[in-house]
Amino acid sequence: MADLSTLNAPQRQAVLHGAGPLVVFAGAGSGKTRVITYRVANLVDEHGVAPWRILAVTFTNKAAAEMRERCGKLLPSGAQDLWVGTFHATCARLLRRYSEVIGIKRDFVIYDDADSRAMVTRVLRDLRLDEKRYEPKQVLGRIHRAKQEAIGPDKFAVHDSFTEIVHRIYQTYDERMKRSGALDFDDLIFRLVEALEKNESLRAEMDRRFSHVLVDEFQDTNHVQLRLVRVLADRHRNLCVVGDDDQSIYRWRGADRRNILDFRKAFPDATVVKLEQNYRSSARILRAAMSVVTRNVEREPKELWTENAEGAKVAAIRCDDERDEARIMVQHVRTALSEGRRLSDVALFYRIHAQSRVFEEALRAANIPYRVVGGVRFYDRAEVKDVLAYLRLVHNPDDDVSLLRVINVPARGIGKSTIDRVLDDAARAGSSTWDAIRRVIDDPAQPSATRKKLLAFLELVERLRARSSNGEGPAALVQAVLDETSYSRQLEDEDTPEADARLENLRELVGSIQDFVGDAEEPTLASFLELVTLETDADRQTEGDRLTLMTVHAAKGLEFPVVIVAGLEERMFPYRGVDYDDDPEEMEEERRLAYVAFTRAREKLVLTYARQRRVFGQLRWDLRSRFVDEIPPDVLHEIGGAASRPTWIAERGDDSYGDEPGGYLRRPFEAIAVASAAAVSHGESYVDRSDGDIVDEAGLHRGMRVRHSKFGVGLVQGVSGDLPSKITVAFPGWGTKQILARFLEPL
DNA sequence: TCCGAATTAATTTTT
DNA sequence: TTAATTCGGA
Repeated sequence: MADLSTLNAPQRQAVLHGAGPLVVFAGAGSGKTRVITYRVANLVDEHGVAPWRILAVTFTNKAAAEMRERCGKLLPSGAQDLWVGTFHATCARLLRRYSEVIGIKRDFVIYDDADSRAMVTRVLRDLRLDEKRYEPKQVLGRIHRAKQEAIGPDKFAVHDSFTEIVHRIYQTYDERMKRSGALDFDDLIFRLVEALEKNESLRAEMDRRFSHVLVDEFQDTNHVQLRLVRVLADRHRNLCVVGDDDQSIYRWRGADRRNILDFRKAFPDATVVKLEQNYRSSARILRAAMSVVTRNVEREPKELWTENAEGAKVAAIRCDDERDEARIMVQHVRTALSEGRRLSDVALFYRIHAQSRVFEEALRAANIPYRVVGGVRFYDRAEVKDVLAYLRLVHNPDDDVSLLRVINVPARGIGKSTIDRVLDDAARAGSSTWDAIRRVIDDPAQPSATRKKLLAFLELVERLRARSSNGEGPAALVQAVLDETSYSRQLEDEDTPEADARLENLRELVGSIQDFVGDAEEPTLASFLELVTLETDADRQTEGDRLTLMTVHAAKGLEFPVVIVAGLEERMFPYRGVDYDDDPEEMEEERRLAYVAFTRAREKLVLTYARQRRVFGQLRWDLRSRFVDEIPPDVLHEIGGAASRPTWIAERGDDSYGDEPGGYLRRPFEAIAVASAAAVSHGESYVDRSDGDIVDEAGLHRGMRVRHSKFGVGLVQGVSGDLPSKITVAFPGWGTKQILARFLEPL
C-alpha cells in the first residue's frame, strides 16, 4: 500500500477524500500524479472499490501509461483492471463495446485531422463550392467547434451566407463519414455523449460499470468532454477532477478553463483542495514563473511555495540575432555538460517550430546529439500514411478517404478523369466509392481501358482482403501490401536519398507492427489501426542521451534540470500572429504558456532574446519580452547588457511600454522597425554601448576591484556574456587575465 | 499524366 | 525564409 506519511496535508486530504465531488488545483510540480495514483490505490485498498469500476481519464497516451504504471506499483492486484486511458481511447473502446445500442458500425475507422480535411475537401468539390472562399481548414474548424460544443448538423446555427454553406458542408460531411464507417476525433466523444444523454438504459449500464471517475488536466477539457464527464458521474457523483488553470494552454483547441474554475458551481458540495507546495523548482525559478502568471486577471488564487533552495538566478541573455542565440545556446549546453550534467538533463523550448531550424544547424555543427519533439508525426509521413491507407481499405473498403488516397498510388494509370467518373457515380447512387468502382467496372458503356485499370485495383484490394480474412495478421498483411503494390520496389528503383529515407520509414512501420503483434492483448488489424491514429510521436520514446528541443506546448508535463527558453521577444513570446486582434484572453494564455515553460526547470533557467531576428524572411527589431521584464530583479541575472531596449527608444522618451496593461500595443512596432532600421544603417544605436551594464552572477561588473589568491588585487575590465562568466581583470604586475568569477573576491 | 515553376501563407496541435 | 500546394505546359 501507498505510504501516506510521505504526503503533505492537502495531498493527503485529496487522497483520502471519500465519496462526492472533488476538485484538486494542482500547481506546477506539486506532486499531482502522485496524488491521483495514491488516490486510486486508496479507493481500492481502503474503500474496497473494485479496480474495474474506476475510470481515470487523461489527455495523452503518455500520461495514461504513466498513470497505469504507477498505479500498478501501488496495487497488489496490479493495474490491468483499472480503466485508464485518454478521452479518445476510452470513448473509442466504449463506442465499440456498445456500438449496437448506439447504432454505429462496430469496426469504425478513426479519421485523424488530415483524413477529416481530405473528407471536407471532397465534400467541397462534390457540392461544387469554391475552395478559395470556403477553405477546408476554416470549414473544418467550424465543424470541430460545433462538435466540441455538442452541436450536431441538425442544430448548427445559421446566421449568414457563410454559416449557411458551412451548415450544408457539415451535413454532407456527416453523411459521408457515416457512409465511410468513419469517426473523427471529435466524434469519438460527441457520439458517446449523445448516446448517453439520450439513452437511459445505456446510462444505467455505465453507472453499473463505473463508480468513480477521475479526470486529469481538467483545465484542458472542452465542452463535450465536460458533458461526458458529467453524464458518467451523474449518478454516483464520485467525480474527482485535477488540474491547474494556470497551465491551460489549449484554449484555441476548445479547452475551457471555466470547466475547472466553475466546478464548484456545477457541484456546490464539491471539496476543494489546493496543492501549492512545489517540489520541483528552485525558489528563484518559482518566483520568476509566479511573477508572470499572477498578472492574469482571471485565475484561481494560488500561492505556490517551495522548501527548495534559492538556487541560481534566472539568466536573461541578450543576443544579437537568432544565430547568436543559437551559439549562446550551444555554449550553455557545453557548460551544463562540463558541470557534470547529461544532455538529457537539458531542454530547449521555443514558442514556434520555425525557431528550431537555426538551433538544429548549430547543434549539428557542434556535434551535439539532439531530438526535436513534434513536427511531423511518424504516422503522418506520406509513405506511412499510404501503406496505412491500404490497411484501412482492407479492413473497411467503404473508407473513402483511404481509397482515394491510394487508388493511384503507386501510379497505375487511374487518373483524374477516371476518378471523376467513379465519384460521379458514387454521388448519383449515394454509395461509397468502393461500390461505385464495382459499378463502373460492370458498366459496358464505360471505356474498356478504364474498366480494366479499375478492375486491377479492385482485385488487388480483394486479394489483400482475402489474405486478411484467411487469418493473416497485420504483420504479414503489411508485407503483402508492400509486395503486391510494388510500393517498395518503386522506391528502390528511385535510388535517391529521399527514397531511401522513405524505405527506412516503411521498415520502421513493419517493425512497429511486429512490436505491436508481440505486445498487444488483441493483435488484430483493427486494434492496430486504432492505436496508430490515437498515438502521437510524443509517445514514441527515443533512446540515447540527447538534448531535447520542443515547443512550450509540447513541454507541458515534463521537467528538466536545465531549461533554456529562446526567443523571448515581444511578438515572438508573447506570440502575435498576423491577424492579431487584441484579445486579452490571448495575452493571458501567453502568460500561462510562459508559466508552463519556466516551471519545467528544476535548477537552472536560461532565457534568451535577440535584438534582431529574421522571421519568415523579414527582419524584426522587437523589444525584449515583457515576460522577462516582469521577473523581479533579485531573481534575474542580466547578461549581455541590462538595457532591454535600444537606447534610441529611451532617448525618444516614448518608452511607455510596461506601464500599463496593453501599453505595448499603443506603440506601433512598424515605427520602431523603421526607426531601428535607420539607426542600423547609420551604424549607431545598435552598437552595444552597454558593456558597463554587464553584471555577472556574483555581481561583478566593469570598474570593480577584486582580489585573486595568486594575482592579488586587480581591476575588472569586462565581463563575458556567457555562463559561467569569465571576468577580464587587470592585475598590476601580471597583466590582464580571464578568470572565472568564483576565483575572485569582490572588494 | 507528370513534372517543375509559381504562388501563397506561416502559432500552438494532447487525440 | 520555407515548405506546401496549385497550376500550366510537355
